[in-house]
Amino acid sequence: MARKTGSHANITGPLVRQAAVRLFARHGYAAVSMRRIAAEVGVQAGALYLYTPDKQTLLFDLMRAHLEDLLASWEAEPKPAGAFRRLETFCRFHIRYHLERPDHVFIAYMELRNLEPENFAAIEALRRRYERALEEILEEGQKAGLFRVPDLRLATMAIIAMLTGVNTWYQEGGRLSREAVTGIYWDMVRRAVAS
Amino acid sequence: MARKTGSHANITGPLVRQAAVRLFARHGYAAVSMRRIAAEVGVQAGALYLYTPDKQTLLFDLMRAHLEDLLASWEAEPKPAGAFRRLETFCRFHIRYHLERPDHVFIAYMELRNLEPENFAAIEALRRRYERALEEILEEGQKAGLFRVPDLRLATMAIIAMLTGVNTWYQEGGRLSREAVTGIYWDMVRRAVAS
DNA sequence: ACAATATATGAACGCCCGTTCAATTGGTAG
DNA sequence: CTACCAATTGAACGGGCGTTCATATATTGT
Repeated sequence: MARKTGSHANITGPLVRQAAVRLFARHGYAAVSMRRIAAEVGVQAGALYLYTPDKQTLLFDLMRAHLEDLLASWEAEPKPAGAFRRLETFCRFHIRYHLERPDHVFIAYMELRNLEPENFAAIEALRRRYERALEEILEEGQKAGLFRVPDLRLATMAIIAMLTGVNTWYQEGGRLSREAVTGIYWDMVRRAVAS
Repeated sequence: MARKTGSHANITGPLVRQAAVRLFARHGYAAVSMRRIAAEVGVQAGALYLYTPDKQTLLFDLMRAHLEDLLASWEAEPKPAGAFRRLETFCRFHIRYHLERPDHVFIAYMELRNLEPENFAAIEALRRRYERALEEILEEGQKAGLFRVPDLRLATMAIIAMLTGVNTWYQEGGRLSREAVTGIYWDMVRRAVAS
């Protein structure tokens, strides 16, 4: 059969991306075959090439879409005045956004080494833009005398690593709610940078 | 030829592990073939099976050896009195130890999903023992009234994620020396937990 | 010198890989 | 009703995979 539904819109493309995200996150890019992605979607392997030119581009497009969505979501976030409130907004946004997309986050961090050089460079550029957003908040707080940060770049990397780390252990229905975890992490970040 | 040197000791085993560590870290377990490891060592693929029963066990043994060495090294570290000095010792040890073995660290974090369930459980148990070492320091400082940590487990995970994060960006000969980086990170950790 | 043993080869096994493409299917437009 | 076109199949391509094993060679112990 050429179509799975009688409806007008073809939905195979999105299904392919969904399946690829789930499988890449679970087993790794190199360990997942095009045939397995196709099986998950319910088509033959050849059909995937209607939606991506090759496997590498499929991975790259997933990572780029994730990071572009991350940047757009951050830019859409309301920005309160004052470095403390801005930093709090960033911390809460970062944890919330990342906990909502654990598979995408996992791929974006783990599959960098499977990107061809030019794709890698493009992804790294997007990541740097996001890091820069945090760095600017720290810089603002530093200049206002609210923060005492010995090195802007290091503090940026330290905070992002700490916040992203939640993804490695957080489990839905665990001891603490997302809200509780977020509050505790924000408290640690605040004390680490406050002057 | 059956041996590469006329010497008494056979060194192929260690060479296999070295090559596997480098290649697994660079390209990922699933993307590296036994033939490629063998080529790196300078033998045929079949010879690898004199040193490991299979590829999965090779990965597991590398990860277990890394974590056992990490634990042994930490236990061998001199332990000063007082929670602050102990925490400082841990932070400095962690960054130093991890920066010295970037490939092993990378594998131990990235290849967990390629372990069979029982191997995964064994590695996780070792990692928990290491995390527990930090947690005990935080608990001691908490009880002594030196630290104010809202949640011991979260603070443990946050600090380890932050410290390990150095491995993702640190480059030898970069803007800051290891010593400078370590000092700055210790300062952030200290302020995050001090009461 | 010789047997025993450790080390390594190289071919072979069955299997899965990413990708291509002629042929087919089924919905849509005129 | 028919012509068209997007979507999909299924087979095929060359190649690499992990692992095994009979065979060969180099070193060791006597």
